[in-house]
Amino acid sequence: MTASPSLARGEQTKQLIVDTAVRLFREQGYEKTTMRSIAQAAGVSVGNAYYYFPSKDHLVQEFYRRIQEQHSAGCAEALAEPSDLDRRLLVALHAGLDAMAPYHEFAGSFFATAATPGSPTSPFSDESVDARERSMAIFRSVVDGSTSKLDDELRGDLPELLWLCHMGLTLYWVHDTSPGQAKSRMLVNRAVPLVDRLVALSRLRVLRPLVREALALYRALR
Amino acid sequence: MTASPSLARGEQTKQLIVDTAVRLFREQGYEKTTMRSIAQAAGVSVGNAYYYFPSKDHLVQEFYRRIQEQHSAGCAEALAEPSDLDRRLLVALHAGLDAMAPYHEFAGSFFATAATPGSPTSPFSDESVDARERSMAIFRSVVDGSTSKLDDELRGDLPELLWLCHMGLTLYWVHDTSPGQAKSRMLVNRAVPLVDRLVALSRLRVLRPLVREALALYRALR
DNA sequence: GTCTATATCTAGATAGAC
DNA sequence: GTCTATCTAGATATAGAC
Repeated sequence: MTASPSLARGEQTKQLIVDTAVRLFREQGYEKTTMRSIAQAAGVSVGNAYYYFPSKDHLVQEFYRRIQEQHSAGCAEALAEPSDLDRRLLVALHAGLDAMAPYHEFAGSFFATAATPGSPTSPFSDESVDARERSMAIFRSVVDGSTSKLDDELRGDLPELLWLCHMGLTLYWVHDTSPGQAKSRMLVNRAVPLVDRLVALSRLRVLRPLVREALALYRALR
Repeated sequence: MTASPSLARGEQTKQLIVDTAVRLFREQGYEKTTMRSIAQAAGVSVGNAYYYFPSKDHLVQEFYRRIQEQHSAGCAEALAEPSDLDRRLLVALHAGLDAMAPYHEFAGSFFATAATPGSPTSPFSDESVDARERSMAIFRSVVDGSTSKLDDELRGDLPELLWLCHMGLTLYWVHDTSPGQAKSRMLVNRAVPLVDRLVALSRLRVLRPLVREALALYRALR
């Protein structure tokens, strides 16, 4: 039990490998970044890289974690003060796009493995439970700090539903080839008011049973 | 220009490779079925297989095409006669699940490449334009043969929107680990009435502007 | 426990000979 | 059109140094 101020040697190496991998992913994309090149650029052996990371996929997870951190940091300030639901959602979703933007060119190849059900990089996998929790926390904050009137039944599930919207947006963004992903931005700008109005309308008598059934179904399926 | 009754020799080889590949995909899944094993089982060389199919992905596309045919055939009869929209949609979506059911075990790995934006197996790629058209035709038939009252503006886009629902269902199904994919069936059974009611309600005065804006947004984004 | 080096395997993909 | 040989890259195994 040494109270050393710096990280343990193993942890340092691990960090070095991750940093190198993330840098190369960013510079060259997923496929072009081989385990050999990561090891070489980090000045370690291939075996050592595999000693710390069971597969290339596991390195990608670290990549996601950092984007996730960017996302949280990018909207923390704007979400600190209470505001309208639509304002907050707009901020959270745009911050998400901002965090991913530098990687759009390569996002496709990352996404492929992430979308695979069994993959450790899937946002629904056990391995990504931490990243998922942190990501959902953003949308919990979106709802909790909202000054808008909300249906009590909806309120409990809303953070998770908005997180799913964020996942859906990501899915669209990955396939969005418009310059600067302008279409994704437009989707956010125009869909958020729609969601806001829908949430407001959900309290109407005609829509109430429909909303209740939809929520019940959602709970049964997740 | 020979008017030979049988296929040209090249076409025969191509068929042989496809048939073998599809059979092995079905028996062993995507990853376990290597180009080598396909070639060996078909009695040709690896190089020959690559002569006809530029990549393994292109062989997968043929696999999809056959599932798609199953889907169309599986609901053609039930859709021949006019009926209610919800009845038709239910039939079409369950037929889709039926067609995919035998492959659920392996669906994940297929799905990974299909979800990749650049991939030729993506349902949105140029290469799959044929399969996509055939698949959408099912939902066009769902709408066209419907006896339910439909908003005129919605009617034009509805087939495409329902096809997107089918894609969404597929996405859920791939990740559905419940026994016999019971949850996906439940999703269909309970979501279809919801969709039906939503379509009916879309003609209400309070919802009209919302529906119009949603449709306009959809058209701007596709 | 941390790390290297090397050899080897597997599988997608390609080149060039025939 | 077809084959064999070869390349690349992810992944594993092993043996050993510290």
